[in-house]
Amino acid sequence: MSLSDQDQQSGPPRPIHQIKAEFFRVLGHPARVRILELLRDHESTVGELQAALEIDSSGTSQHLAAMRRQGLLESRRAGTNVHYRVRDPRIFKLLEVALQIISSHFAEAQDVLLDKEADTPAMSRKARG
Amino acid sequence: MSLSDQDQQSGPPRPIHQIKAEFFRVLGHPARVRILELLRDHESTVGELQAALEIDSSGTSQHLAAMRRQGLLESRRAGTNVHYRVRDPRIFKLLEVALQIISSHFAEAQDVLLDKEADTPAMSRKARG
DNA sequence: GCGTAATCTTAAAATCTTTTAAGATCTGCT
DNA sequence: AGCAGATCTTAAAAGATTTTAAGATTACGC
Repeated sequence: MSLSDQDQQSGPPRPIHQIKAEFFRVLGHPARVRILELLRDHESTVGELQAALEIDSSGTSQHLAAMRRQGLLESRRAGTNVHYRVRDPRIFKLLEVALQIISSHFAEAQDVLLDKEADTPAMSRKARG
Repeated sequence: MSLSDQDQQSGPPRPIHQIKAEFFRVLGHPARVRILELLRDHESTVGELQAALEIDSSGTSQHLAAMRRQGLLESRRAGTNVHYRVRDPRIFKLLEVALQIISSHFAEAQDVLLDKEADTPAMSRKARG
């Protein structure tokens, strides 16, 4: 290993947008979002996650590995089990903001659908201030 | 095409984790992250984005369409150009939190590389040379 | 050491996304 | 109407990710 690389492993210097994209991409799978939520307030073993997700050992391991590579998770071995936990709780803030954005988009979409029928000229379902 | 731009088709009820995953997945491409940042404080036309990104018309349109489908962007036509803008500024908060997480992960990784003995987490990055 | 449970790795097949290239549309102009 | 510029759509090829299935490791108790 070389001395002063700024990356984890010496590789081609990736542009910042690609690093961000890779970060988001690792969140782009339902099982992985689910794993993060299962790890919200305590660590869990692979077996526990596997049971909750209802996917097999291989799949679970691969999702966990992807998130560990990305720096989202870390693991600790205790006997024959491995416990995973999230590394940075700010990831939950991220999930929360995402949910807010998604929810309000849903709400707006619903307004559009409901407005088609409403005929009171000034307001629809959601009274504005 | 039918009525207006994007409606929520009544399809199979997708589980929430999948909706979240799809949301993150649309952020999982460098060009799309880049587009969002280009749209941070003003809208832009497709042509402007295309020039900044150095990708062709087709690619640009497709990325824009993906983000519009996801509800991230909206568009307005002015003559022969189409202007895009972000729909919900909270998306920038998301990008910001992501960057914080990524940065501190980088900082930690560097700590591990640079020092094994000193462990003041706040000052380690440029403390020794 | 051997057997067993837990986790990880690998490789091929299946699936999904991105790129590339060509053409279609839509708008304003003359 | 016909033309030109801007944007959008589509389809096929290339590339990446996910799933599936099988085998490899690792740690523990006997």
